[in-house]
Amino acid sequence: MIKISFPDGAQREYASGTTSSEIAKSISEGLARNVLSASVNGQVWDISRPIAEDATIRFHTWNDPEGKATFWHSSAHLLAEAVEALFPGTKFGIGPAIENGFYYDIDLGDRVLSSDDFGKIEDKMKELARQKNAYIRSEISKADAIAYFKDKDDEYKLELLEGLNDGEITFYQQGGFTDLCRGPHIPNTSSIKAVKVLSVAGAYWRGDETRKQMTRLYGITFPKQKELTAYLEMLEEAKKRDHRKIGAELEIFMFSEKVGAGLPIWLPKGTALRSRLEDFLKQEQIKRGYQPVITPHIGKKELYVTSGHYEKYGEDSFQPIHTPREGEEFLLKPMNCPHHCEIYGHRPHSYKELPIRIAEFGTVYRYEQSGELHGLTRVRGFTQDDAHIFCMPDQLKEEFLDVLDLTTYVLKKFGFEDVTAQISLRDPDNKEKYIGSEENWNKAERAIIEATQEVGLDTVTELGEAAFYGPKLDFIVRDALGRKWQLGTIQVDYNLPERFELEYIGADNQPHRPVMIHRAPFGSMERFMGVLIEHCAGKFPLWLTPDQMAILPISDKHIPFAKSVKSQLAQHDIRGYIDDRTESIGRKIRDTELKKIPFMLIVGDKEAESQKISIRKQGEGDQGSMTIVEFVEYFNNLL
RNA sequence: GCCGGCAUAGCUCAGCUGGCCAGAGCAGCUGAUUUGUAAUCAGCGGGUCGGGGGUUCGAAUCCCUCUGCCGGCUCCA
Repeated sequence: MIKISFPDGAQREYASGTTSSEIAKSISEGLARNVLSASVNGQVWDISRPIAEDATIRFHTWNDPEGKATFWHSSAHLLAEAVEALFPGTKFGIGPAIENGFYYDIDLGDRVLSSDDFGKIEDKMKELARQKNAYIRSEISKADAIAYFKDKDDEYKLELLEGLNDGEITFYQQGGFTDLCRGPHIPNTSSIKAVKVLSVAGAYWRGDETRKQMTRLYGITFPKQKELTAYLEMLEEAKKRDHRKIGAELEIFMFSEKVGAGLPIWLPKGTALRSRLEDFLKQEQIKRGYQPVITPHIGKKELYVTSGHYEKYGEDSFQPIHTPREGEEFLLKPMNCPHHCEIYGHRPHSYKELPIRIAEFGTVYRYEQSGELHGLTRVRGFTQDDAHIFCMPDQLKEEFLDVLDLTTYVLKKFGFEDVTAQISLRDPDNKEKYIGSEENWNKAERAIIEATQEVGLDTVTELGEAAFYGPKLDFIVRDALGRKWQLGTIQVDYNLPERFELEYIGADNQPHRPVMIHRAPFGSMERFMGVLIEHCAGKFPLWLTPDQMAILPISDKHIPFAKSVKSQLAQHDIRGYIDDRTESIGRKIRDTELKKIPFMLIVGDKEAESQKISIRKQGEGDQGSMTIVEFVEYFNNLL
């Protein structure tokens, strides 16, 4: 007999060799029907795999990430089976589950797949799924595995096999398709009811741009058709909210082929939005002791040689600008920190002055590969809500905690309630990529970990994601559609102060080296605006939106009353405009609705006579009439 | 940068396999209408079919190239 422990602490005894499926069944038929995989002693297993020893067990269904991953990974195999059936001779790379669905990298030889082929592949997948083929696990010797794929002439699988040890190789087979795979898989194909091939794109074999580009097919599957429909609706909604579309419609920003790719141009409405964003943060920062500065958009090459950025990014940057006579070399400012280090270093500092917090909405320019550019979220010129805090080592934690507090405060202000953070540390196997001493790195990494634990921030840790000069904490928000976006960042840096030989005079009258914190709660104004547009679908918070209301006169003769309403509201800091076109009221309402202006104030004979205004709320319709005083109060309560 | 796709009026799009002066709706302009909660009516103007080169008797349509955009990959101080 073996002893099985459950997550709730319960224990039960089963015969040795019992499977997770049988254990689930012993608990309830319903569970047995829904379980897709199970963690056995922390490893995700097929539920048909016999358990030979005492174990802890956790069942995975569609409702948890491991269950979905198992389902989608099995779907990737189904996709591969369909592709092999339709296009014999296809070679296969890897086919993992991803956050939403799965993909499979395939090599079709000279054949080019297009979206026209998706329907055919989907039909084949559904046909194969209905056959209720079991996913059969088998352990295989390395020699046999190699022989199998040599016979198939699949160099990709052979290369994968090179990295595996004899004795740990498993195959999975369903229907006519056999794959090298660690597993686990769902019991059989029949639970895959809804299938969609989403897109096709090129992807380098093993992510290496020097290697062959394969065809990557993305797909998603669900146990129920209804869930697929809902997912596709969500994708539609995301398309509607695309900040590139809304940004153009609401005249927030534009791009110009002549100005250049990746160089956003802020239009008046967008500038109004951005200025409010900046003012909000500026005020909050002044409360917290930040000192605003302004630095130039270019700097001498030596500045970036000193900072180490030139060595690290020089080749991959916009190349230096040369002065015509003197032959000096300037770089477009790719970050603000070297300038701020110079500000710190321009005169001696006493420990009594620290921390010194230097803030700047600094516009920076970075070369991004042309294929990387994407709306406002990936650009070549952008403005960071940057600041650098210079402090003593024993002030680091307190400063870090204040920045954490500021960042979460800022994100919440914009309705991002679901905030997590990623701690990016060094790659332990590749430490030569980074500059600075082991001791300083350890200190910096520890500071981040401790501070996030202290405030109870939900974090994930990624090795190898640190900046070259220090570890990072990146904030990740989930928007209204549940999509993740990386926004603000905090970085601890012992290295730049050293490179710029920054000092302060301590209580002991000796020079000491300050620690530096880089931080940007929004990240960049461009990216933040892009994410905010998608989050709120262009319906900005009332305090932020460029026009809070539009006054719609019923006819031209009501314009004088409209003007008086406008000026009265302006006295209460309610901003907007009068739609004085000679158009029907229906037309004015429609146009205002489409511009997503929060309030429409309709004024005609009735209103002029009673000195009231009729209120219509965007997306909600007529709200009845009220006096201006009543409206101001109502409005202010919504701010 | 790489793979694949796309580029026709300010916007959304039609124009099949090369062949009558390149079209529509919306927007714009002009005029009429003075309007009560999501489009008043009529008329008019507007495109070197992304740029350049080529094939052809003839190119928006085929080929090459550049630019930009889209989906990915790689990259992201």
